[in-house]
Amino acid sequence: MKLYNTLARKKEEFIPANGNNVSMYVCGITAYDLCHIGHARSSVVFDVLFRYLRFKGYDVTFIRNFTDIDDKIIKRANEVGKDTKEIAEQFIGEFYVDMDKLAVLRADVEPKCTEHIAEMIALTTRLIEKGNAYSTLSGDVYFKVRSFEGYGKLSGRNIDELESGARVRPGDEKLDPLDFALWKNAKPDEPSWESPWGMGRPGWHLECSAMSEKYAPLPLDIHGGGQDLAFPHHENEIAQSEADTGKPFANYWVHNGFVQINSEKMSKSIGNFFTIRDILDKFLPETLRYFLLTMHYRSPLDFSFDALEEAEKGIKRIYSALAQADVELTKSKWKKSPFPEELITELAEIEKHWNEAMEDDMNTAGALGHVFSAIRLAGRVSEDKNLRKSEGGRDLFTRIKADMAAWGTVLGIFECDPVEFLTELRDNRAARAGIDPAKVQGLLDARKEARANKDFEKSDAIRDELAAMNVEVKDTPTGATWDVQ
RNA sequence: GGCGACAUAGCCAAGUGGUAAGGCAGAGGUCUGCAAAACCUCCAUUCUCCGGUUCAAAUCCGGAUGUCGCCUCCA
Repeated sequence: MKLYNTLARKKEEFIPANGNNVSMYVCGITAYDLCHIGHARSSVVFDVLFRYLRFKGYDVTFIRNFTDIDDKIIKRANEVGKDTKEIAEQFIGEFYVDMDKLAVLRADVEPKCTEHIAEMIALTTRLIEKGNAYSTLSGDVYFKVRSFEGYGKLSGRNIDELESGARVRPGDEKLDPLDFALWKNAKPDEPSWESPWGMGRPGWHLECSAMSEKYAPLPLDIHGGGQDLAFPHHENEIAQSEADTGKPFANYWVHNGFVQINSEKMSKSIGNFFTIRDILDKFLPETLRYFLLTMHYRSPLDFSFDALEEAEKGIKRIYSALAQADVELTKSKWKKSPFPEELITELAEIEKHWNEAMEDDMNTAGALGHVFSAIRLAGRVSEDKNLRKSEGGRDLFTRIKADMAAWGTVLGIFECDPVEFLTELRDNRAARAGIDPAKVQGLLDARKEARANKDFEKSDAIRDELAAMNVEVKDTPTGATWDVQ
């Protein structure tokens, strides 16, 4: 497949360094608060990449870390009077609650920063020995940015330009304003660990280098994260790891685009952010996941509840088609009537296009477009009285269902029973619209009786009453069903 | 100020050299007691604008305009 490599600034053919084995490291969350939609996007994007690589037959080692010690966690812990470990554990738990709902798979290795202090100290020691880092009198250790030749290659930054913009804080003991902390000496009331430089704690960038080296042979095949991590976080990781090992750190750098609100970056400092919980109070998790996949992973994605409702219509239509295919397939007798070859060809084309879209830098938006082509094809066959009863029709429905199952496994959607999903979706929408399902059912029963008596005037009056409640009635051969308008 | 991304129909959105996927909304039709769903048909001679390269450009190059991001914690 092709992947856009931030390092090369273009799409490149993805070739793993070790044959069938693929290593993938993605920067996970800092556990100090509930996850927002941006976390959802990043998690879902790399989950699909993980799933797709496995689908293609690679033996993937997926590493996603948790940052469980950091300024923000300390701040939060102080605010609520807990220790940092409690805070981190609490929000790692909340992360799993959200991610399980969104069908984000667990990574193979989910290392925590505080469980790798020894590795980080060892790495820092090596960097000092190699002349890439230095300790200060107060017990900080800094990475000497100018000692690493490739600094800036990932984010396209020039070291001298960075220098001119770098801020110098009072009291800094850095030899150069660009230098960044590997180890911070302990301040009072902060968690700290023993080190050759005294009590202290690791700098943020260090954990990813130390844990990557521990859990995968370098170079990593894929290193991912949100776009904003490219600089300085990933740039610093490269400096640390490459200075240490002399090997390239990662071959393919994959960065997902941001979630925006009204075309503006969603961020805590602006205050325009939604947590995953905010969304799941109103919408099904699969609606959110589907929505996130309707845009290419590198594009900015503008979030709104209106856009989510539109996505909901899309996923509803797909599940409706799956339900219809199930209905068709309940038949026990199939006719040996002729079946047009071009419909088979059309499905084969759709399968090919789906594949091409995913191969081309994981284009889930394009792939979903082809999903609709497949369900429209199924719809056309089920509409034709002869075709839907033929063995050819049966085979086509069966094949489309198999395709949808395979695609669904990769995308992490369409995996529910269609009828159950549609019922769940309807109840979800009803709850959002403030509709009482019991009341609807009562009116539906009354309408059924009126219809049995051929009292269509009353029947239609009830339909109007339901319509006024934003409920639409559908008459089917097996009775009336309802949905939210 | 430095670096970078993006600009496609009413809206959302694929598409990196070969003549504009898909979804939503809208119009007409089939079906239906009436509806709904589903299906069929229609809905961008054109991709922000101006130049250039090419037999051929939404796609490549230059410029303009606009929007956004990174350069500080951030997915």
